[in-house]
Amino acid sequence: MGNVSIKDIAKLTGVSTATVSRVINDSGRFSEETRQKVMDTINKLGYRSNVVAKSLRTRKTLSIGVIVPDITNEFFSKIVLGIESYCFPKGYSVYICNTGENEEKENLYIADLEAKGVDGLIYLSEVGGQQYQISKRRIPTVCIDREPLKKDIPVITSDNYNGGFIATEELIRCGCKNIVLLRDYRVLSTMEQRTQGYMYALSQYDIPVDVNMILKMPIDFNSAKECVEKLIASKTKFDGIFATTDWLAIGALSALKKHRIKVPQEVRLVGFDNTSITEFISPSITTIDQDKFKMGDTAANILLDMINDHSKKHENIIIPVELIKRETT
Amino acid sequence: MGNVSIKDIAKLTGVSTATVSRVINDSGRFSEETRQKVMDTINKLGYRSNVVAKSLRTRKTLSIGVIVPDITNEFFSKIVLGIESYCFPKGYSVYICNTGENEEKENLYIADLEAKGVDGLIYLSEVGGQQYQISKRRIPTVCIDREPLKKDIPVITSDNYNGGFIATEELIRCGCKNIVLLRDYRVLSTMEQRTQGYMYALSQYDIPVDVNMILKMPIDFNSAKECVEKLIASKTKFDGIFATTDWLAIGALSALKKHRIKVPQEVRLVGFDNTSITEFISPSITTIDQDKFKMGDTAANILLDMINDHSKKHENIIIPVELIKRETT
DNA sequence: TTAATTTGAGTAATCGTTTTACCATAATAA
DNA sequence: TTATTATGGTAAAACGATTACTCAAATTAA
Repeated sequence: MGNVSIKDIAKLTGVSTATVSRVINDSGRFSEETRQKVMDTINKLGYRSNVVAKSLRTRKTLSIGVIVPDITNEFFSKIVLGIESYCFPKGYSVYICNTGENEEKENLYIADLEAKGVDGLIYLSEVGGQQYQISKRRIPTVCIDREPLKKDIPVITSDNYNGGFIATEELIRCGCKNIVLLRDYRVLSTMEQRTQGYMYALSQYDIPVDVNMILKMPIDFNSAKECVEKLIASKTKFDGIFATTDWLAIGALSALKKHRIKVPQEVRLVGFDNTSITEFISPSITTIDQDKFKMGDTAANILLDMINDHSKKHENIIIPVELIKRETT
Repeated sequence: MGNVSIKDIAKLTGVSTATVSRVINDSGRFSEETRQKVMDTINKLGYRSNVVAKSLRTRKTLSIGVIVPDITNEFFSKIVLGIESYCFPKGYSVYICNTGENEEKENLYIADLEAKGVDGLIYLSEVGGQQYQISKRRIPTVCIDREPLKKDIPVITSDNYNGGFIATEELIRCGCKNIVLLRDYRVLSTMEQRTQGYMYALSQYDIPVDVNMILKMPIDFNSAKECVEKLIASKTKFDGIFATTDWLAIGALSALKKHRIKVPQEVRLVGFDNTSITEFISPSITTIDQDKFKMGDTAANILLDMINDHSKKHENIIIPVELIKRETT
């Protein structure tokens, strides 16, 4: 039976519930003597605080919600692990919500989490609904990796700009002169920044930017493969590929292999994310590592700060990236 | 302001809170007329039920906890996705807890979840602590993929036995006569069953079981690689490998490649799990697909059943597996 | 010694629901 | 007509904590 309440403790100890509560929370005043007595009965009865009742009174649930497109995606799951690892020791539990990029579902999730009284929210999704929902009740919120429309929400991102730069620079240093950029066709802040970094690197090394070398596509294996095959078929000259996502890189690699183009001898390749598969595929792929765990960890850190001090203003944070050199360069 | 309560609705409508509650929950008696009036004010005031208060009264939180070793592992994340997808439409939210296989941490999680009043628990972990903790308060519990000591807890597993069988059979059909088994050195029910399936297949095709062909090791890439390299060095004759885990298969493949042993011409290889990497690695790996999503989905289904009818007894469930034929056979 | 302050603890309201017990009134049955 | 039974609704007691007020006793200050 887990049904012993503060009342039972009070009665058995011979004090009021108020006193028991004070002892438990170490707030207010009580003597060391009563403290002992109360603690004794608590242990004797195996009392455990009822968090639900406490939440009702204090309006804090010690839980947060994480809105994520798909936990199955390694990038997201690592971020979630970072979040969860930070929250647990502080007593916060995390609800996981997979939206599948579905805006309607996302709104339902938000409503649900609000009703359940979460103390905070972390978004790993760009889906539009958030703006409306966020503003409804002012639950502390942090975004990861994506630009929210509401500018007063802190955002944690990787240093995508620098990532784009060092990826491109790596190719240039390996001697590449004609570098193709593979990117998402959509206008996403992360993509834009990686692209900007690419262009800046080219300019730094006096390589002219050729817009025909910037290939936009849906962000999956097959699209990348097809695009690169078309590129090969078109006889366009290129000796380097910067894929703004590892999956684009893997698709590209597949196309190159199929056409017996040697990597890295004829064409060099750099990806982005350091997805674990890039290490085991052959040839292993040079890529830009994003510190996903730290992104989650940092977001959680900031969120809990906001929860415990609503007035606090937080700035956006940019997490450094790192080049992981492997066989494709 | 999200602070409009049932009382406000009652006052404005000119009825009692009891009536409002009945209308909301569609329980007890009330006239269609009052129903309308109540609903109108609910909409007007944008009332949203306070789940915490409700939970306090009803002793149901509409949330469950999932204890998982590491959400970063694709196998687990897919199961979790299955669980979550099933729960959400039914109004249940899921807490995610990464134990990192740490028993102490696991116990802390359980205590935390109990205190927060979760209605149910799903275990994807075999760590020992669970037995003690589970028995403390009788929270409905389901295990996935692992054998709990308490026999009254329903377990969802893949058909590991059959998986081991068809994997081995595939190798035999491809002409293999000397089939190595790579497995975890620990005694885990899943491993045992896959091994049993392997042995049964051999016996069915009149191939003697050679215990020297059963290699036990820690279950990671490098261990597998080393073991297979040793095997090669020992000049042992073998023409097939059944790796009871995809990561073991990938490690084995790496060793084979290193020693320029042609796959599948000289040695054929089958893995287990259908981890996504097996599809993109070269040569792509034949493997046994476990329907992870369904495992999670099924577990959640059973758990919610148990929650809504504590008396209900549930049997263990075995999810079918499937051979995914690829380039290594 | 007396006044002021500190200390320890109790009382009771409150958080937002659900639910039980009860009470009118209206409809039906006898 | 009177007794019985539905019907629609109310009031109040939970659920298990927290906390603003009290207040007496003990301590300290004057």
